Amino acid sequence: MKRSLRKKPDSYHHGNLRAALMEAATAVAASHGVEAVNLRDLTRRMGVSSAAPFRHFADRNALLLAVAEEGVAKFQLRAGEAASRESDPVEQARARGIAYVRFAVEEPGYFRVMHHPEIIKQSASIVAAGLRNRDALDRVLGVHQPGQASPDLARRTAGTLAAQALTYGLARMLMDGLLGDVSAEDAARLAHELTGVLGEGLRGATP
Amino acid sequence: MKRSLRKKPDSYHHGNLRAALMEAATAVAASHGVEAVNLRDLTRRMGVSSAAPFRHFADRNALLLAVAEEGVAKFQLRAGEAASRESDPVEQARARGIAYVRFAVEEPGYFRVMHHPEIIKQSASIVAAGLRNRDALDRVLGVHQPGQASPDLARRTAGTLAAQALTYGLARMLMDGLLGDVSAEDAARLAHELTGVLGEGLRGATP
DNA sequence: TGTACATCAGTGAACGCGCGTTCACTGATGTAC
DNA sequence: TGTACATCAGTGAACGCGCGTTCACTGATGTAC
Repeated sequence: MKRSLRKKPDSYHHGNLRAALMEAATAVAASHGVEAVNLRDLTRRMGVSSAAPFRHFADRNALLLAVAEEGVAKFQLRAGEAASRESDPVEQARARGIAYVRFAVEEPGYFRVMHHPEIIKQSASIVAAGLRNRDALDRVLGVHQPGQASPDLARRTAGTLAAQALTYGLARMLMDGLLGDVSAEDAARLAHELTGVLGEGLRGATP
Repeated sequence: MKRSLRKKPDSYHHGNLRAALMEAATAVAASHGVEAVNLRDLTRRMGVSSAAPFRHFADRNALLLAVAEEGVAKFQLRAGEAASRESDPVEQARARGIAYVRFAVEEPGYFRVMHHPEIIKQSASIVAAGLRNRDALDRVLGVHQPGQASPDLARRTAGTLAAQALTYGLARMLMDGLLGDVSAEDAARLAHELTGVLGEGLRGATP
């Protein structure tokens, strides 16, 4: 499936440099953060000259943007699949939340890049994806105010916000290692369990 | 109260450089992240030569470490005060959570620096403070396993974890601007409300 | 099937930049008498 | 109260480093005939 990132030493062309750069950038972001992604380091890893990336990306920023958009697409796919396995709308929303936590654990590189403020700022499509996700939650648990950039807090229910904060917080805690090493399966179980705790409260809190 | 960061142009000594550097570093971390804190930039802002910081800190890292430890101390103080205004242990824990969210909004610079993995790694006292906070929560809502570095997840209750994730998530969402501009008061109200949603569920979930 | 040529994806040397840090120095301040 | 001196907290010039990026180049590949 995944071929070597490093180019064959006897060949002139790498053959796969664009994808290899994105993959390596994702790996660095996963282990050392987005700021630590640097082109010279990546090219060194793959045995290619430091000018090579510029055949594929206008600059460092364009590389990160491509990673972010790929990550968003991957997540949307997985979240959609997870939701489609449920019929009850609340369970669908929950499944999306669990998929989110799972994605953070399985793909911390994508997660970090696609949540980076500087990168988000540059991509209307990423911002839009975030709003769509929020709206999906609001539609189920609270008042629906489609696609407002600066959400009117007063119009969102405590339940919606609590669900979002819980999921986001769990994802970040896992990613930042605050809970030690946790497998993707355990993370998903955890997300299921914690959203369950919330569920008890939601029944009382939602209108 | 807070005197100018910039040195008086006619004087040789700044008089307050150590504190001014820490304050400026905190401000940069708040607006552009920890990685964006750079000594030359700080010295430029305060009209001082780029070698000056080394009279007060061994290196850049030591400056950030000092900021982190000051931040932790400030937070502990505020959390303690907030808790001491409540008598019920659960409400004390809740007050600490609200203080945490409030601190993230009021002092995002401190918050960012003291949560930075590279910095935490270097300070036993920061790690210890984190464990104490976690234990304080566990003691109230779940099983108490004092001071384990890698917490045995199975021994923590879903309620404890949900509370921690919710608080952490809300703090980060506010800090990252995911909820727009929110005042410290609104943030505290929000934290109160959301932990309330959780409270309903906790009653069912705690043993 | 073989050759000519355009295009593509690399090379390697060089650039300017901003950074953290060091160094020998000097002006300002505090203390002893 | 005034002077001598140690110490403190700055200066400014310089360093090496690693980075992103550019440039003229060249080897490899694909296509037309």
